[in-house]
Amino acid sequence: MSRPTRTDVARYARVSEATVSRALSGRVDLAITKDTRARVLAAAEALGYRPNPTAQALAAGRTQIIGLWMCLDYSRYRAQVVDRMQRLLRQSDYCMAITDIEEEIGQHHSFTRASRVPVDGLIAFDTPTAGSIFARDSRTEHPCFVSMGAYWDPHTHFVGVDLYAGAVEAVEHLVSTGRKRIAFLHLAAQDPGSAKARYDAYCDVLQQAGLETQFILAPAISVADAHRSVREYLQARSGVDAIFCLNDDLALGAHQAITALGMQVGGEIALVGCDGIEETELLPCPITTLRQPVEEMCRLAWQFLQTCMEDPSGPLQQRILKPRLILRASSDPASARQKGGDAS
Amino acid sequence: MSRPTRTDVARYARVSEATVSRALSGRVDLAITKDTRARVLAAAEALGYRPNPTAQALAAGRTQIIGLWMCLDYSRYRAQVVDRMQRLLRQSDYCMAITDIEEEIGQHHSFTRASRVPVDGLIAFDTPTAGSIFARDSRTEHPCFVSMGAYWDPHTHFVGVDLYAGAVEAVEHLVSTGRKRIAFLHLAAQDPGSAKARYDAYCDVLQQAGLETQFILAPAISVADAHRSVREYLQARSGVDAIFCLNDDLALGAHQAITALGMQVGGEIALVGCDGIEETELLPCPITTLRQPVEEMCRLAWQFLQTCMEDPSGPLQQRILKPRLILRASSDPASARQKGGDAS
DNA sequence: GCGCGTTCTGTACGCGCGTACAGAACGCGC
DNA sequence: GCGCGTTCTGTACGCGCGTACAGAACGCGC
Repeated sequence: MSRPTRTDVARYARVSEATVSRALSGRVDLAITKDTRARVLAAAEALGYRPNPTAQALAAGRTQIIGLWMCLDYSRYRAQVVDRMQRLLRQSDYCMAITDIEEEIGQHHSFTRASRVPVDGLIAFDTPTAGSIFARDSRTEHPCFVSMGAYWDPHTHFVGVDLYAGAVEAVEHLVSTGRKRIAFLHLAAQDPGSAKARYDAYCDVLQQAGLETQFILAPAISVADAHRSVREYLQARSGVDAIFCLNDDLALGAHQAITALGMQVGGEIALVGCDGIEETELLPCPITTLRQPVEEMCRLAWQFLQTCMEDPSGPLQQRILKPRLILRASSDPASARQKGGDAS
Repeated sequence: MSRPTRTDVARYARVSEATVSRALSGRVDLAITKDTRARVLAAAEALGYRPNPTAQALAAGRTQIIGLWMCLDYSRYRAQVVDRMQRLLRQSDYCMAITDIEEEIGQHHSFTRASRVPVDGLIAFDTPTAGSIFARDSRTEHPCFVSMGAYWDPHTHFVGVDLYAGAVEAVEHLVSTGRKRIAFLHLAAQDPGSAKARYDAYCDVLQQAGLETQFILAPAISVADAHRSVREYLQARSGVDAIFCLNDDLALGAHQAITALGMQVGGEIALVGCDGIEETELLPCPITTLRQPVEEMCRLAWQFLQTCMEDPSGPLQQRILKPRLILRASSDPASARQKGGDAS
């Protein structure tokens, strides 16, 4: 009454178990007569047989599963990465298992204990602690590991984005268009890792330009939180003529707040976001943003991981990509003059 | 140079392999002297040994992994479910592997082929096709399966939400507060499954009340899309005094559009969303919404799955929960009179 | 010291597969 | 019909673990 195994199929088809494996392997280089193969396939079909992936993995020494470790939260940017990564892996006949990992690592204080899913390799995306914990545990942790996104670690394979350079370009753009009182909209708590580079860039550029810094703090990453924080800030003091936002979700909230206060985005107040999610383009006044190189980041991470799986003792692979500043009407006078201007 | 196995630990600690397994099992009911256990633990530590989860799974006949199949998209509601489910599973010493599944099923036309991750059980959340495909393949598919969310199938264990009843209550609320020209904001394409119940409820209640239906179509689920669609719709025609939204993301966009047009949410135009995401509460004018019973849905789904794993031939378990209408200032005069009124 | 129950440890096997290797079957030319 | 190369199939084992069962070691009372 239990699930049929190779033994059952072999008996039913009157062949050996090895022949069953050969017939079902899908490999064309294995010699097998048409008739035998057909008999095995018919038997498997009749019995409802499916190979046991666990046994296959143990025998073959690999699972064809790649783990994707990330935080699953409310962000279109992350959804883009999941989708892109999944397509890449499928093309190579791998399957992807996502684990919402940060809290797990915190609970278990160890890398592989955080997830029992047997993987051939791991990609961690935007996880502050995974990289350093893997580096610490690497002697006893077997799977190949590539870190991707915002949190650089010197000891792991890594595909990152130069958030600092991107942010410098974005803030310099605001300065170059004549903005003098540029506020930085970021988070009251958490996420110091990815925020740090953008924070530093903001401070450095403003100091360079002889301008004063000012900060608007949102309690969490959400359109609504950003809306409220920006509205209250702008109501309390006047003179802000630009807002640089930690990410696009916050920028959307800022856009909403500015509009609600009867001001014009790109007019009284310029606005720049980060990450390049689609929504920034669809507003009546499209928002200038730093687009993340999602496509290339995923492609490189998978390439690094494949290289590592072929030769785990190979050299350290690291690559830093640059985000691309997409000028739009929310900050760029030239874009604003064109209808719905978008320089992408 | 390869990963150490139980054999290496046994040799190092000068005990048998069975003793190694016993010492590392963590089970207190197995007899083992303190000294032996300490020697094994020391050996494992020295060699950096970790049990191979694939081999453990094959020997024990279970993986302690539960698969969560869902669409990963831009929705706080889904993130809530992931988080809640993960906590529940961890409490029972299970590990969760998420697969972004819809497209996979479409590609492979079969249930287990869609994912190689060896699971003891599967929970599908808001996946239109997973349930019916599992029902079709159930003869040959072994893992226990529970479907959860919007897409009911008569043949699988299921925890659902009565979207129709909830939506009826929401629309009747609008009618009862005197709204006469109630529009339904939904999607131009896709997602007929979850939208259908709310669409039906809207039409039925309006017909019952002798009111005319009217529809605003957003191209996709996003705040920005909803903003644009609602703005254009309201600019083109006047007289709309309420909008019932397919979900809260669309409601946020509608809120934004109404405000941008200089009208007052809860005043000229009442607004009701669906799902109960946090953002709806944080706006200057909080939005009435149908809160999904996330907590109870996850708890029941896990309970059903555990029952099924204990006895796969047990009776069909199905349960329909009701969403809860949270009255707020966007539609409810009583809430509006209280400061930031929220009946939750 | 001996007997007996209890606690501990080792031997042996099974989980379901992939695959190396050996040998059987086949085809072909003479 | 025979020899030889090629194609096909079966035997046998290993992957790394959990655990049943047997037997060894131990402790205790007499």
